[in-house]
Amino acid sequence: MSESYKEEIRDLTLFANMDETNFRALMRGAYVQNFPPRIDLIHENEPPDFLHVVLSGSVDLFSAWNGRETSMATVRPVSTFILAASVRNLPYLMSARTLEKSRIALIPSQDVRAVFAEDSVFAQAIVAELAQCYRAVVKNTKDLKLRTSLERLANYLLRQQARTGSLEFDLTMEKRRLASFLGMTPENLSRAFKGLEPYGVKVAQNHIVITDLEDLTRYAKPNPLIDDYSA
Amino acid sequence: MSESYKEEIRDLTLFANMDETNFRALMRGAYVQNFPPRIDLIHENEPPDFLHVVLSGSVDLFSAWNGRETSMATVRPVSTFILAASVRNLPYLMSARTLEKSRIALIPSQDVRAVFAEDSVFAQAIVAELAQCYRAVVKNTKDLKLRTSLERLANYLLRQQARTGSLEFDLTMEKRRLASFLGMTPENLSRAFKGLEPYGVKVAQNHIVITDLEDLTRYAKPNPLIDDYSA
DNA sequence: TCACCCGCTTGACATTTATCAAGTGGGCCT
DNA sequence: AGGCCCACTTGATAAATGTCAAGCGGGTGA
Repeated sequence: MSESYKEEIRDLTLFANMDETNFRALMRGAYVQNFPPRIDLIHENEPPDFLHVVLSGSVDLFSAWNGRETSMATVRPVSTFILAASVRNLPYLMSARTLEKSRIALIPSQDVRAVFAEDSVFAQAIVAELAQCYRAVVKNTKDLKLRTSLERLANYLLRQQARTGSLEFDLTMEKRRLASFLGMTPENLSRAFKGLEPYGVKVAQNHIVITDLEDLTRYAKPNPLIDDYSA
Repeated sequence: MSESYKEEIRDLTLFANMDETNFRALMRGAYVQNFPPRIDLIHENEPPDFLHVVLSGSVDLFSAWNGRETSMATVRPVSTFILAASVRNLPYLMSARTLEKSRIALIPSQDVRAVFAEDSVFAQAIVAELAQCYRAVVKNTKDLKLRTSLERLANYLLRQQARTGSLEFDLTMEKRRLASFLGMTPENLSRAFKGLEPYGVKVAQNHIVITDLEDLTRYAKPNPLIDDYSA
């Protein structure tokens, strides 16, 4: 693996403070691969052979049951996914596919577990990461159970607004996948966008303009215990 | 704290293998308290002062937003809750209240974080526990997004069937809270029970009898990646 | 024993969400 | 330029779920 990739990975909080020898041990068995769009990386129920790190592009985590499918999360650079399955050595609960052309680092799970048992700094970083992931999923569950689809969309738009720091932005994913992520059908998402017009949301293709942030906020009632993904 | 409580706590996988000195350090600041039913233990958004251990009774984890409330999970002896908030020192995402008369051990979060930084065996146990919690919430999200309320109830009953190992059992919580846990209204739960009659489910008060396990299973299509809470 | 409380059930109805089918329109290839 | 593909939109309709109000019935306490 090239040194520049190693540095990118090393900069992740998960790996930033661990012992250099151990980090090298992790990198020894790791390799980087380029994938075209819409390629399946892993499938739920498979054993967790590798911890994945998205270096560029983006990856959709999704899950299926009884012919239905739902998008669970999107992973963007630079971050890891399926850490929980890797450290517990339990089958993946979600499948993953590239959304666009993506560069992914693959670190053998066995090495992760071995180093994790040795390096207490790494173990602490894993604790921090897992706790973060856990809290993110809890927030997502609250979003799903406590809000209607219109409210979920409104708060999603407010989060994008906060993330970009701008009242205008482009959606970062296809609308059909946004619909799935928000737990609704594409048809419903279309209508939901219409339903937010009275609150100052203008939609043209993938471009969103929030013309009345106060009004939208009053409707959406965002709450850090649901919408602040950083805490 | 009495030695018998300490032993109960020590037997939890989270504490079972850690260094005895460190365990004693954790127990030094800890204390046990008895609570009557329906008492609020913690409230979401508060700082995580204590890691809680349910020694007897049961505790409901729930969350509220905009006047609505939903039950997120039930904690039964002997297990801990709000570990993620404790180790990250971030505000609780959920509130907790006793369901019945309960005995709870309270371990200062500060001590948990201090010992966790010292004791790598403890850190590893925390990783295992957090990964487990994370996977449980992911499964719950899949249940919510991929299934109808009738399917969720059917699979819930099958899980209870598997847990008790019997075709007859009593519901372990009030129906209204079961409804909230499953993401529906109490009225809807009533109708859902009726809706499962054709598949061999008989309900009298809190007592459930499954008269046709095959038929119910065929309808529910249980899946270990959603319904097996142990993996 | 009786009356009350409270959780549950039931029915009627409203709302939300999904489904199906038919457009619309932008992007892209030839 | 023409035509096709595909995501998205729109409308009509159905299904799922929630709301409101009334009634039932077991348990509790006077």
